[in-house]
Amino acid sequence: MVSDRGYVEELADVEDDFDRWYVEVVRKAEMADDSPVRGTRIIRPYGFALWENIQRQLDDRIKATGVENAYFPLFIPKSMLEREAEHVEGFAPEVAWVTHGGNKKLEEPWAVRPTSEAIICPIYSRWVQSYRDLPILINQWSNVVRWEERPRAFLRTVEFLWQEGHTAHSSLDEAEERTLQMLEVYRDLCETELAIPVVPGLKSDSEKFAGALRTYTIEAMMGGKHWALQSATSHNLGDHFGRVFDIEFLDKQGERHFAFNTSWGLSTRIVGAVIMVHGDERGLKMPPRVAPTQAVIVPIWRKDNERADVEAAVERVRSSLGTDLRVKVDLRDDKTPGWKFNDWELKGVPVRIELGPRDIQNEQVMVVRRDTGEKQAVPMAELPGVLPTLLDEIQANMYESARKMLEEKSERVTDYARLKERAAGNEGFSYVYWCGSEECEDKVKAETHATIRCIPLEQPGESGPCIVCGTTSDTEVIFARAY
RNA sequence: CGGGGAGUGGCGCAGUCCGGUUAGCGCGCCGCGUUCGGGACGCGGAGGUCGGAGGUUCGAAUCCUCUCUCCCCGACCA
Repeated sequence: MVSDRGYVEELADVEDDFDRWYVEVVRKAEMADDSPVRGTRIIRPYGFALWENIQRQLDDRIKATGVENAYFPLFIPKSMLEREAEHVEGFAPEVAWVTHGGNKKLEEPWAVRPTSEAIICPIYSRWVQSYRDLPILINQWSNVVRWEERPRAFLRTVEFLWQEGHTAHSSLDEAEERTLQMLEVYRDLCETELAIPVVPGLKSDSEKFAGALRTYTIEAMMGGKHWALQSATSHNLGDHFGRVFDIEFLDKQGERHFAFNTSWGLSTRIVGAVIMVHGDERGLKMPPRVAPTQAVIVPIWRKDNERADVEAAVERVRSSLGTDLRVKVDLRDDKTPGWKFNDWELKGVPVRIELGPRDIQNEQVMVVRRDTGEKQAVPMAELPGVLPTLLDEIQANMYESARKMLEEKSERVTDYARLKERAAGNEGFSYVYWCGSEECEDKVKAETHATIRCIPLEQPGESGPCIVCGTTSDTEVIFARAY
């Protein structure tokens, strides 16, 4: 029912109980549903439509850098997965195994891919003999399985969807360049399309990808508890995988070298980020550029004779908007307008267009923004011009709000007690100097549950005492709790 | 994997301690009518065997044993 607030009451309070709010909004907005299989979730059409829009934007950007799509198998023979020692060790606890085919026990078990380096690299080995065969630039859209405890829709599920790019290069410098290039692609995607500001940075050794030389990440700040979410990663694998999977080539001088690899991925987890960064007490708030529905038209009428006029006007308005915008008309006659308003707000549709008898009289529509709640009358004839601009404004405003949150909930901390206080109080990102030792990193983690999210690429260019041991360091890191 | 909580129509819950009529309630759903500018209302109706298995008993949602699942808090993670 509706309370004094004037909107859905059945949603947990976004400030008081953010985790519960998340679970509820995911379900009520029909983003995802529970599944009968432990740890997995069903992505419903509305949630999948968002993913598809993100996918399209990212796919275009990836291809624009010269990468092609391909597809490698879901299964990896045990011996292959085990070739790279650090890699296996890192993933061992979360690998699902196929031990039987039909009624027959397999001679060698197959791993269900937790990521595909171990199946892709051996193939690259076959394709590469000469420096002329490099670079190899391939991406695949796939599902992977990681046997996680504690599933949360989109954020952490046993099976999830993602893209994983895998490249091979003739030099470490070129691999590093590609690693950073893809990190930039992710940053641009998040900030431009999803209105999510991120902090690009390097992972500490303890947080990096199993088997990587270096892992870069973009970290975003979620709403509610201001925890961090690792939103995409890009790894420079050095020649570790080239060596163990024997990706060898002859250079111009006829000398033998191992190839240098990169891999980089962004998953359906990002959908969780969109939900948590932008959502509010009324529900979701979709960034216009990727919103499954950018505007919804709600007809309003009382009597049947009004209905015919209104629905005709609605159709005129809808067709005047063309096909470039994703516009939906809500013709349901078993729901009242008020019910629909709440429903579309819960689903986060950026713009609502109300059209009733009074509007027809005035040759106008009422236009309501989801981000600010602002309502204005717009002459019907002007709507096709106004709407795209309005969507751009909403996109910009949503980015700006998220940026403000990131700024306001980030603090440079020099006092260890303050760091603890901030972690305990869900106060966001703490920027601190760190000496680089794992002991100091672990101590903070053990005492505050905050981890090093990244070493931001943008450094202050000064030095200061390590937050734990006091050793002078010029490395600043972000400590925060993370999903 | 450790600690805590919970499984009862689609959803949210009551009933369980102290076994005993046809297992209730709100929302939702179906039909009809009145409604419709911020989650409308009336009347009529459908739908559960109480997570699962076993046991105790004349009788089990309720007691006992085993088991599965989900949620929250910790250890590990895109």
